[in-house]
Amino acid sequence: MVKGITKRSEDYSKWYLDVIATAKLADYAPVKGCMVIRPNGYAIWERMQAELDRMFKEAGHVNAYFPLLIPESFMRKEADHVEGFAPECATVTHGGGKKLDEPLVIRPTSETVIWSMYKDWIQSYRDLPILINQWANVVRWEMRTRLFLRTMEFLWQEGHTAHATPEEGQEETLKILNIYKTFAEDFMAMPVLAGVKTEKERFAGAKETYAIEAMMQDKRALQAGTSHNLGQNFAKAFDVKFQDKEGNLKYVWATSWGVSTRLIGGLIMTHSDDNGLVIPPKLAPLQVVIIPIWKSDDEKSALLNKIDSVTSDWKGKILFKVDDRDNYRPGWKFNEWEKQGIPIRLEMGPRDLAENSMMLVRRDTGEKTPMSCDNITREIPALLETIQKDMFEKARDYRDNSTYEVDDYAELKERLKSEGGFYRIHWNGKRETEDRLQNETKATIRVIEENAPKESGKCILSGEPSERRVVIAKSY
RNA sequence: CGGGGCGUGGCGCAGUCCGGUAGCGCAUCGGUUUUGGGAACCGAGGGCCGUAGGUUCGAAUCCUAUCGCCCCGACCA
Repeated sequence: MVKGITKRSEDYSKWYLDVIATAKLADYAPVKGCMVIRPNGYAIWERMQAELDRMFKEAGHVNAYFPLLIPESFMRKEADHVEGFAPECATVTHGGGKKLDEPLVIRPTSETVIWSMYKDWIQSYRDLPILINQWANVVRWEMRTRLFLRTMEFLWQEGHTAHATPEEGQEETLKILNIYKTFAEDFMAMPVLAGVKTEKERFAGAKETYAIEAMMQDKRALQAGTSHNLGQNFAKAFDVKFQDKEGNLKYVWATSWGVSTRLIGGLIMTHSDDNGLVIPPKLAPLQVVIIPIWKSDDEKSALLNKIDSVTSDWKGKILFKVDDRDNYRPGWKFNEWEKQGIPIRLEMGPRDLAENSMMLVRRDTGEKTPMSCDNITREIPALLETIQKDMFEKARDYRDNSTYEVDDYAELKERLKSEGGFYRIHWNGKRETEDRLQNETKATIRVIEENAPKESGKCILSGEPSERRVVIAKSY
């Protein structure tokens, strides 16, 4: 029925790209690894930004903007940071036709510029905490790219906070992790596992990295957001000290955290189907599309009049659009909006008009039900809630049904290969074991869940004792 | 960086083996009839065949070089 979209079962990767193309979310740019975010894709990002920005502000954060170009020497100030990012930095060596005295790095992340400024802004405990977020683009010279999931340039938000105590830093790190989890689950309808990363997976320069991990429909994991407790690493690298109440000079405690346009990739791979994009109502740039179906001009004006009166008080409550274009036929329009993932479609033709009803079609289930025009204004908001909830539950059930506990290494290897999914296993906590796991299975430790119950067991590789299970999976 | 594939109207492709001056589908433009799941018919516009050399009377096609892109792996949000 749907032309131009490869089935998920045939080629998942192709399907993903087809969904993006048919929904007009993004296009390849002239430069390899870069993408153009088209209006349909950007509209989703704007919805995400709006909600996240609100949540950050409610938690006391403010927005600022720091520059794109960073002196190369700044990147070298924190040892782990430079080691982690140097290989993927793009560097500006010339300006105005002249070679620069010092090359400028195009930010891959902004810790270093921001901390160079925090040094000037922080003197006293009274200056703390600093809770700043910025919406920005960053560039990382990736070897291999995929639309939304990994592009050379991407859009994100990066929060950078400074605190007087390690406790406050830790509290902030977890507060943000929780905001990310709430956003992913309540708005994206994308269930996530939240917890701490292993040392191997930790952000370059962080003391501890926390993350949310989601399962895509091919049962691979997607790291959807990270929140880092930076300890005093950056404060020491940039010499940022403050005087406490007792007059002692101390280094400040820091966090940084971010989510990116990768979330759009996660949204697509969590909910979309073989007919194209499916967007959860809370992030849909358009929640309801109304398609009048007419033959004569008289019918058209009668329908539009009725639709006007039905939707008269929708503005500000429901994001809707009446598709009354006369150069496209109804069937074409149905298909067009379906591919774009609009949650609800209302069809109204002369027959419906005579019965004072509309045909309502859910994008997520494809279910069609006639609905009286008298009830529709009341029913739609409730239905949008229902769709949002159903989408989350469907995704959660899918993940839970593909999450297993395994204690036998041979079985684990076999199942990772044949069926994929998330596996909760015992691990001895050692880096070398983790490396071996990755080499032999291609899977990585995604997260050590904060609320994982204590359970004594044996490491699945080494047989050494373990106190709790960790989640492993193949990832994007 | 390894493996695979591909560069031909806006998009998707055929033509390449076996050289003879470019074609199909979709899209676009005009017209008529249509309109409850991607409309039909008639007509029209649009391409130095990725680039640069070479062979030849003649190259999309053969040879050489080169550039680029996509997909799969290793690294990463």
